[in-house]
Parts: sequence; structure tokens; C-alpha cells
Amino acid sequence: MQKNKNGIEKGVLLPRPSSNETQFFDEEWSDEDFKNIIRKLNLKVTPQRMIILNCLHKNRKHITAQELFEKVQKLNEDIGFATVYRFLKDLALGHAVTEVRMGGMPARYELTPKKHHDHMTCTECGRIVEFQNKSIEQHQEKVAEQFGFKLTHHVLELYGICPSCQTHE
Amino acid sequence: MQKNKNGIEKGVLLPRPSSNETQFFDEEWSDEDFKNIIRKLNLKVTPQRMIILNCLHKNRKHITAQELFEKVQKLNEDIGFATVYRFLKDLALGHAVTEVRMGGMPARYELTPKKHHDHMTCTECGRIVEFQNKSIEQHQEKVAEQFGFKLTHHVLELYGICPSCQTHE
DNA sequence: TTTGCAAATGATAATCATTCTCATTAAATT
DNA sequence: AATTTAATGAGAATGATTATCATTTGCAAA
Repeated sequence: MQKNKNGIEKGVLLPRPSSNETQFFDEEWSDEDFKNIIRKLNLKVTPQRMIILNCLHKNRKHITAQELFEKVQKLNEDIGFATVYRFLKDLALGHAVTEVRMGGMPARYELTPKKHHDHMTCTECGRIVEFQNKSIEQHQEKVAEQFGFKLTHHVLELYGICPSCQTHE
Repeated sequence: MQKNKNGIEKGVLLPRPSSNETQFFDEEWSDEDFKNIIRKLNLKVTPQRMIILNCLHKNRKHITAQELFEKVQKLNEDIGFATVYRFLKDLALGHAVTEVRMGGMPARYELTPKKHHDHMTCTECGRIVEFQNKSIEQHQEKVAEQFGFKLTHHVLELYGICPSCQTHE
């Protein structure tokens, strides 16, 4: 993957339901990966959970529990929505999915990527750019060290106006 | 305020209801500040709103709407809780307060500080350390520039184990 | 200062995401 | 295959947040 002088890796451009241009990193996940995720949480592998994880992976990122439930139902009419909620909660507890909450909106979930990335969101159009930046993470480690903390994870969300919204207004 | 070699300013230590040691930056706010906040949002200055802002300032940081409502009621029995919710929402919209949501918990609010800071939270005991780091912010600007975004604000939350939790377990 | 009016307030109802309950079913281990 | 324990599904319960609406109030213009 290309890298620029600032150490930023650019995400690939994936198609998306909305008209907003959105840059996402793509990743491969196998059924074996999903089974390992479930077992690592000390949970049982069930067809429901496999379907839920597959839907999480195949559909748009940052999906709500309700949206995910609807996708899942198309594959198996009999899966209840309590199952989806419950499993998402378990996954979030074990950091297998990342939960993002904005305002009073329902929570949105995405499979925690193998390669960590952060988000930059356009507050005008909602376009999301994923990025990686080693320097920022090194400085985070320094902060933690300074206070004697052992870092486990972080959330970094940048907000601003994207190029196209700066132009069109 | 002292600064160390990593450019990190340490927060001062303030008393707090819980037994957890928590480092917070302290700030002065006057009634004039509060009136300016309200006017900047194109809202009218009312006694209710002044009381709400004063309570937000004087009480523990990261307060829930419900907790804030209870504090406010002690000062004026007649203030409804819809007023508290509504005003908090308005303040959050205008970035005058910062809204933090974790899990399914109710949202927590704090007056957006004059001097921006970020948070590092201990996942074991909930201790919160506030910090400032210029380097991280400079790198954030580089990321934004890289993608042509004009940054407006950001959320950075570090999570880890604090020194005392590392020792006691 | 008084008046007019848009905005704010307070009480309550409505909404809606999320969590819980419990009877039933299924995974995994021996 | 039997046993044990967790998972599931349906629906009810919870609880934070938001909307409604009649009444009151800030405040600017006269």
C-alpha cells in the first residue's frame, strides 16, 4: 500500500450505498477467522453468530444494530433481533467490534480491523476517511508512559470539512 | 503550568466524590462567560440557563443529564428536567459542552474547556487523566491536510491500565 | 415603561434503542 | 447418545431522550 511523506496510508475507495465518496480500507475475513473470534470470547459457534459476523463484514461499515438485523433476516428469517443485539454487545466487550456513538443516534458497529485505523469525518456530508498514522500512535505511547499507564486501545476521531464541501459552499 | 520533555502539561489534582485519584485541569468561569456562551448560540439568557451552566461548572466533570438535573433542582425547585435536557442538547450542538457516550450508559457532559485537552481513562478503576499534547495535534493537522480536510475538532480518548491498577493486580 | 411577540419553560406523553425474562432449543464434551 | 450448559427467540420492560402544548418570560421597539 502506498505511503506518503507523512507516514499516512491511503485507504482504497469502495462502493457505498450513499452518494458520498468514502475511503475505506478493505480486508479479507474467512469463516475460520470468525470462528476464532467467537471462541476467543468463550462463546459457542452457532449458525446465527456466523451469519451475523458475515453480514457485519459484507455490508456497509458503521452499521446500526437495527440495520444489521434486517440484513441478517434476509439470510435467515428465524434469527431474532435480541440475538443480534446480544452478540454485538459481547463482541464489543471483547473489542471484536468497535462501537461508535454520535449524538442521540443508535450505536454503529464495525468489525475491529486487523490493521488499526482511525476516522476523519466530514461534518457537512458525512463522508468518512480512514487513515493510519504511526507518529500519532508513538506520541500516544509517550503520553501513557508519562503518566505510567499501560495503553490498551484508543479512539481518535477527526472532524472537519472535506474538500468537496469546502468548494461547493 | 509545568511542562515536561514530551510537551505534556500535567493537570492539577482536584478533589472528587469517588476514591479514585483523578487529574483535572481547573478553569475559571464567570457569569459573563456563561452569558456569552448562551448568546453565541443565539439563545436568550434566562435564570434557568445560568443555573444550569453554573452547576455544570461547579460540580463533578462528566456529569449525566439526570445528575445535573438533581443538582439544579437543589438551587431552584421549579426547573423542569426537559429544560435541562433541551439546553444540554443546544450546548452540545454548538460545542459549548462536550458529550461523551460509553456503552449503553447515559451521555455525560462537561463544559468544553477554554484550553483543549484529551482524556486517558483507566479501564480498571475509571480514573481519568486529562492531558494536552501539541505534537499529536500537529500530526492531526498533517493528516487533515493530506486529505484536503479543514479540521474543526477532534475526539481522542486513550484507554489503559493506570499505575496503581498495574500494581494492585 | 409598556407592549408585542418570538422564544423558553414545565409537565407530561411519546418514542425508541437497548436490556431483560423465560420457556425452548442446540452446542460441545464425555 | 446422554448430559450439561449456553444460546435462542418472542415479547415485555426499562430508561434515556425527544416531542407536544399550554403558559410564561425575555427583550427589543415604540
